[in-house]
Amino acid sequence: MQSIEEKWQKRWEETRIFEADADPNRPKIFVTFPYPYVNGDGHLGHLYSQLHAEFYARYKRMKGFNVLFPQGFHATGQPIVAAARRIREGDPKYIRILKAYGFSDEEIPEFGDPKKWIDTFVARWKSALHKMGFSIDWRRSFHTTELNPPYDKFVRWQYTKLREKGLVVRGTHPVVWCPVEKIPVGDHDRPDEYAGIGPEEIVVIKFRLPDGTVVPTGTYRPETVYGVTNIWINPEVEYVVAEVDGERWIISEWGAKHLKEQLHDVKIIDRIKGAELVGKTVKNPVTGKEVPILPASFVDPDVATGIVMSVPAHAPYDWIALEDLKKDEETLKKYGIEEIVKSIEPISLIEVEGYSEFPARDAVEKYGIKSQRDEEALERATEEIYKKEFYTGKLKEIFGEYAGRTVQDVKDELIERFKEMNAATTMWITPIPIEDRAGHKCLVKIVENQWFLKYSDEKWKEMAKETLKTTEFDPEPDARKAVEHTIDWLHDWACTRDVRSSLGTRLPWDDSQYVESLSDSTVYMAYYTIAHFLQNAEEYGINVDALDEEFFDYVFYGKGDPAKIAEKIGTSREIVERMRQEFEYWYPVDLRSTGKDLLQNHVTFSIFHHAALFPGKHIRRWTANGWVLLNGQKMSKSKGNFITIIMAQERWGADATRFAEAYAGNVTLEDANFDTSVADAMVEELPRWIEFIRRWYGKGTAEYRNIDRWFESKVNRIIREVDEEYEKLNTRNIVNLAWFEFWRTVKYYLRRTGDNPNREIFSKALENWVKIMTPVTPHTAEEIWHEVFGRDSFVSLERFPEAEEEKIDKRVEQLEEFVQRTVDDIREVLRLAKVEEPKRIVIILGDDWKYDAFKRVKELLAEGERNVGALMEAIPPEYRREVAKIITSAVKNPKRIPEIIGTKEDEFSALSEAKEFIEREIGVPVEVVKSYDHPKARSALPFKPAIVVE
RNA sequence: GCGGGGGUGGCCGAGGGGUCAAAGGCGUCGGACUUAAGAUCCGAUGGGCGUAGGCCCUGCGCGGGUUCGAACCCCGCCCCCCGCACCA
Repeated sequence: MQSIEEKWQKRWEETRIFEADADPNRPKIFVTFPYPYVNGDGHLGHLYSQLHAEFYARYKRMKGFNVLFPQGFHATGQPIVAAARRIREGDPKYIRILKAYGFSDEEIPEFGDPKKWIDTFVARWKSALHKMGFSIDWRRSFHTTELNPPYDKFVRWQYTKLREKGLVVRGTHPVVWCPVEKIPVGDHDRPDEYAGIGPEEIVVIKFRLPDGTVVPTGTYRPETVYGVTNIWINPEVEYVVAEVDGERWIISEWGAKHLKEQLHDVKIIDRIKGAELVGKTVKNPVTGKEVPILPASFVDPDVATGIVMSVPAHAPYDWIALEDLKKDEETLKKYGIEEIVKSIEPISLIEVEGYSEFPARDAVEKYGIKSQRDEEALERATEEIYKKEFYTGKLKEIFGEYAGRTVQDVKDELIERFKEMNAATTMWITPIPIEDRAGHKCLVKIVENQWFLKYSDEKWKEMAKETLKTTEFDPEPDARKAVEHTIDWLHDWACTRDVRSSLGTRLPWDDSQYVESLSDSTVYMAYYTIAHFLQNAEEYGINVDALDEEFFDYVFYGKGDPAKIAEKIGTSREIVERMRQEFEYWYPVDLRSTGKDLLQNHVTFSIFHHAALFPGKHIRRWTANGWVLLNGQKMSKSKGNFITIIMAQERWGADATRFAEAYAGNVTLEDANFDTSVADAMVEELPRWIEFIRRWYGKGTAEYRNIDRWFESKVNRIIREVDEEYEKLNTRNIVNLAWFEFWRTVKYYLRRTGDNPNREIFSKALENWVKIMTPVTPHTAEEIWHEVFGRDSFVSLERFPEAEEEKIDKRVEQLEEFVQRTVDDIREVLRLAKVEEPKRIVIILGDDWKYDAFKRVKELLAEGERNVGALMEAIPPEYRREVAKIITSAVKNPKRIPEIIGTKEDEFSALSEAKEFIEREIGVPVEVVKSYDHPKARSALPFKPAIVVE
């Protein structure tokens, strides 16, 4: 099979049948899949979404459309740069990854260069997709970042335009920062255990010593300032005395450094040991209450200000620290604080269902916490209390005007108010101390040369929403709801990154910043329309350096003089005009297939950017899908159940893999399931399919029978339905119909005709069968098309069959169902009748009056009649008793009566024609009669003949 | 907590008021074919009853409700997955 696949891939490539150019005389379809990030191979999950685009492209091509399906690759961002650096540093983990890909020891050092990653994995992706039989126009392929100058120019143009429209604005932004290297520290620049930890904003409450010196305490829970009984300081730590924005503060040294990086004016003037402050009193700036400073070992000088406030009623840490201290006579004596400590009473602030007035105590007991060193349990307890109190707790009277509300509700208001009172400020920290990979301690810096996409802009939001009205989503409405919600909720997005830690396109007006990776991927589908010219610039004499705003303005907006532009960039006016035509013709995208995870970011961004840059040309249809499970399990490298596209191709070949992916699910946001047993089975089934068709193509009789009409009806029905499913991209339904249902129909037809199909009808059906399977299994289809049918054309370019509506005949199908049902009934009767050796079976049709009577009953039921008496009117009086039961049950469930009541004649001829078939099936001679002298004969009904075994 | 999706038979999955003991696939069992195995074809596959094609019970996460009738509609609850951002 693999060699057959290779053969067709080569033929498609040589004949360039998937290369598409603008052709104003033909309707077009433009299909895309998000460009994948090239730091590794694609897997079954990528392939699943990608195949939606591929199936659609192939289907539409067979529907007569001029179809463009291009594919680019994404290299913007940090992971590749970070991986390259790790290879340079000899990181064994990264070397292992590359070894697992099969790269040699000699080649691995080359991966120290990010470009090597890009080149290698772009090539691997392309090869994988090629081997999967994708109908991609590879001339238009490209990768991102300034390593690809023409694309780089395109992104710069895009940002120039956005800035002109006021949609890119300057702002500040907190980042995790290495103060030694003076560089932001992203996930990829840290040891793995620190990945995913970002800056968090905390509130600093400004307690004050009698002389006004600020003793700042950091907290996530500023609302609990009402319940502070004391503040904690670490007696062993040396703090600094600093002038902060004109006030005198005592703070940990690390805290002071943070503030300095966060746009505060900080001057260190002195140092002071924590112990010196123990026993002193500070004033709560919110309540005005005086509280003592007490010693606690759990206070970490590297977190926030290095001083915390104590709310024992609601914070497990504080509760246990106070307990510890009360028992610690030595310390109490040392600082002379026995009296103070023993008099401390927790203050209850928040009422929480299921907890006492001191939830912290409850949690400490529940988790069995013995001392402030039980850190793990304390963390869990804290989290539990925090969540409960935050979402469900009610503030008590002590909160005055805020009483009765929830923390969630009032938190922001409180913070604002505390700030206005100069009782608090805010500060950014990392929740735990972080180091970069060089071992430098990181802090949070607020960077000022940061640029934002102004997604908060109301007008922009409106424009984005407006385009939704003419955008389709699959699945509807789930995907649409997700996007709508995101548009409402999205605020400004930091869209640039420091060039020292990333890869991308530089902002046209700020060389130090790259456009961030999600932000350079919003309208690039437009680039595909001209990519074959720009990516092969020499061929067209295009000088890439000269591609400027004017050029792109012409291509995308039709502004300017093509002749002048042509001269400037070194090519002909014709080429420049052709680029404009390509864009005009292809844009917008008709279908974009994506993963559900991108709905809340990439998809929404793209909608925003299209609204701003290409008004009226937004993407017409988005289709989103869930993850792909592997045999019901999440795929993961560590579990060892991870299948890349390349691995799948090697194991099953393209068509079997494509089939199993199609079978994995329909269009929904639920997870799909790739079943390896389906792929395994298809490896056997596809060659068998070829042989089956070879055996039957052109065989059969010229006779035209009722059963041939049935077959035509079924086949055309399948074609009609599969056509709809292709349009909807319900791939599982496609395969269910075009494969399983078709097989069943074909097999039954052969059995029914005693292996004597109608030649013309059957052969035509086989051709159509191959066609409707072509998008899913194109290689096998081409093979049959050429080698079995002897055609010269590509089936990939053949017209998708049109269902012949006039041949779809429900009545004919129902009569065949009648035959099947009769066979089933005979089987059942034979099983139960216990006749030793049945000699013959007599099938007796119902009396004539029953057909008319049932028809009348059916009509009345359809009109809504539910009165048994009224229905009985339709039955001749002498028979009423006989059918009373069935009428009663029909009233309860009208569908008990067959959908169509045919004529006795139809039923008679259907059974008569099927006589031989029935005999073959049950192995007993059969007689079909219109009436018979036997007690059973009376039980015959329309659609249900009486059966007598003799 | 918020937003989105979901919980159906041994497994994967359709179905979104009556034709539903629930399509289709996989698996399992029985039969045909075969020297045999495999493949293929046919049949069965919740439980019980039935010398007549049928009947009864249980059943679509849990508990209520609406309805002549609920897997499907409504209310409450439990559980699972994804996102909650500057990361691709």
